[in-house]
Amino acid sequence: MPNSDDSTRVRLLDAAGTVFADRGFDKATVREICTRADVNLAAVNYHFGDKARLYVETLLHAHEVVFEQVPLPKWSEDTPPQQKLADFIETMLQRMLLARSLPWQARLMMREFVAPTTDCRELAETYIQPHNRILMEIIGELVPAETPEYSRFQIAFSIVGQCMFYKMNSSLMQALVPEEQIAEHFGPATLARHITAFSLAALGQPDHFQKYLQTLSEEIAT
Amino acid sequence: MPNSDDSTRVRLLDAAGTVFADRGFDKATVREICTRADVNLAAVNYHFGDKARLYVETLLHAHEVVFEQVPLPKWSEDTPPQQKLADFIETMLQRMLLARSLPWQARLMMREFVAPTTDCRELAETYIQPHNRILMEIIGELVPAETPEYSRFQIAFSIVGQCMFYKMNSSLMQALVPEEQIAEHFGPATLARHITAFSLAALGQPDHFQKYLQTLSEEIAT
DNA sequence: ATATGTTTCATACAGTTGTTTGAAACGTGT
DNA sequence: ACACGTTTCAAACAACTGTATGAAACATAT
Repeated sequence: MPNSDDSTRVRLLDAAGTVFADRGFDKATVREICTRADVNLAAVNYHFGDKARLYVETLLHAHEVVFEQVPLPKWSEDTPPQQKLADFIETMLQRMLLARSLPWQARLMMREFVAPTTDCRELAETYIQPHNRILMEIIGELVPAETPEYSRFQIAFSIVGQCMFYKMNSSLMQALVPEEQIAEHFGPATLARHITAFSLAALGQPDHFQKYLQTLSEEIAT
Repeated sequence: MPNSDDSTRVRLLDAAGTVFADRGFDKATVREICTRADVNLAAVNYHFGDKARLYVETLLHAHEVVFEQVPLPKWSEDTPPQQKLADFIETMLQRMLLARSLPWQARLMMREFVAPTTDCRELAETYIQPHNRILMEIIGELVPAETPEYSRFQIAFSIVGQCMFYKMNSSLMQALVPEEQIAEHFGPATLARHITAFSLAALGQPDHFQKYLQTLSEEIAT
C-alpha cells in the first residue's frame, strides 16, 4: 500500500532522468541507472516492469516538473497579444535553456521532441497539445480573422522552430558563431527579444523588428 | 591498389547510409548493414576499421551526394536578395524533405545536426560553414548596413530553425495537425513559400507576408 | 509472535552486439 | 604455372545488454 513517495521509485525516476537525458534511450543502461540511484538492478523491473515503461514515466515526470517550475505568466483580459507572444517565447526558451544548468528534464524533453522513442501519444495530449493551443490562440489575435487554420499552424511552427533550433543545435552554433558573441548575445533573454521581434514583424507589426535593429545599431554606435 | 570504385566499399557505404539514417548510430547494427549490402560481416572491419569510422565516412559521403544532387541555383549579379532568400529556403527544404522518398542522405544529415555523434569538425568546415556563409550574405543585403554581425547570425538561425523544425518534428507535427492539412499544406513547396514570406516580412518587407495571407484567404473564399 | 504481503537483493540467463581469426578464393604481374 | 598481395568468407569470441528467479529482509496488522 505505501506507494506515493516510495523512495526507490523516485530515486529511480531521478537517476533515469539524468542518464536518459545525456545518453539517450538506447545507450542508457539499466545498470547505470540503478547504480546511480543506489538501488538493486532488479528494482527497475519490479517497479516499472521494463526499461521502456520506466522511460515513459520518466518523460512524463520530466514534463511535469519543468512545466510547473517555469510556468507561463498569468494574463489579464486586456493583455495585448504582442505581450502574450513575448511571454510565451521567453517561457519556452527558459524551459529549454534550463537544461544548461543542473536539471536534466529539459534535455530529456528535447531529445524526445527530436528523436521520439515512444509514440508518446500520452505526452502529446497531456503537455504539448495544450501548450500549442495557447500559442495558436495568441496567433489568432495577431492575424486577420480569415487566415486559414493551416496557415496559423505554420506560423506556430515557425515560432517554435526558432526556439527549438537554439537548444538543439548548440553544437552547430558553436561551430559557426565566434565564442565571444555566444556568451553575450545568445542567452535566453536576448534570444527571446530577437525571436519576438522577428516574429511580430513577420506578422505585420513591421515596426517591431526594424525598431529593434535600429536600437541595436545605436547601442553599437555609442 | 584497386581502391577507388571498390564495389564492396560503396555498397557498404550505401547500405550504411540507409541503416544509420533510420536507426541511428547506436541502434544500427553492423550485421544489418552487411546483410543489406550483401557482403560478409567482416567487411566493415576490413574496409573501415570499425563501425565508428564507417559512420564518419558515411556522413561525408551523404553530404557530398545531397549537395550536388540538390544544388543552389546560379544567381546573376542583379538577382534581388528576396529571390535569393526564396531560392535558398526552397533548396534547403528540398534537401531535407528529399529524405521522405528514396535517398537516405538527408535523414542522416539531420540526425547528425541534432544529436551529433562525432565532433564533426570536418563536416562543419566542409559543408555547413560555406552554406551558412551564403545565407549570411543574403541577409546582409536585406538588413541595414549597420546591423551588427551577431544580429545577422540570429536572423540566419531564425530562418534555418524554421526549416529544420519541419524535418525533425514531423512526428510531433502529425500529433498536432489534422491529417488532411498535412498532405495539402506541409509539402516542401508550400512550406518554402510560407517560410520565405514569413522571414521577408520580418526583415522589413512587410508586404510579403500580409499579401501572402491575403492570397490564402482569397483562395479559401473561392 | 506470527503470518502475510511487499520490497530488496545477488545471481543467473538468454540474446545481441562489435570485433577477431585463420583459412579459402581471387586477381595480377611475372 | 607460379607466387603474392588483396579481398571474402564462415565461424567463433568476449563483452554487454535487458530481464527473470528465488531466497532473504522488511513492514504491518492481527
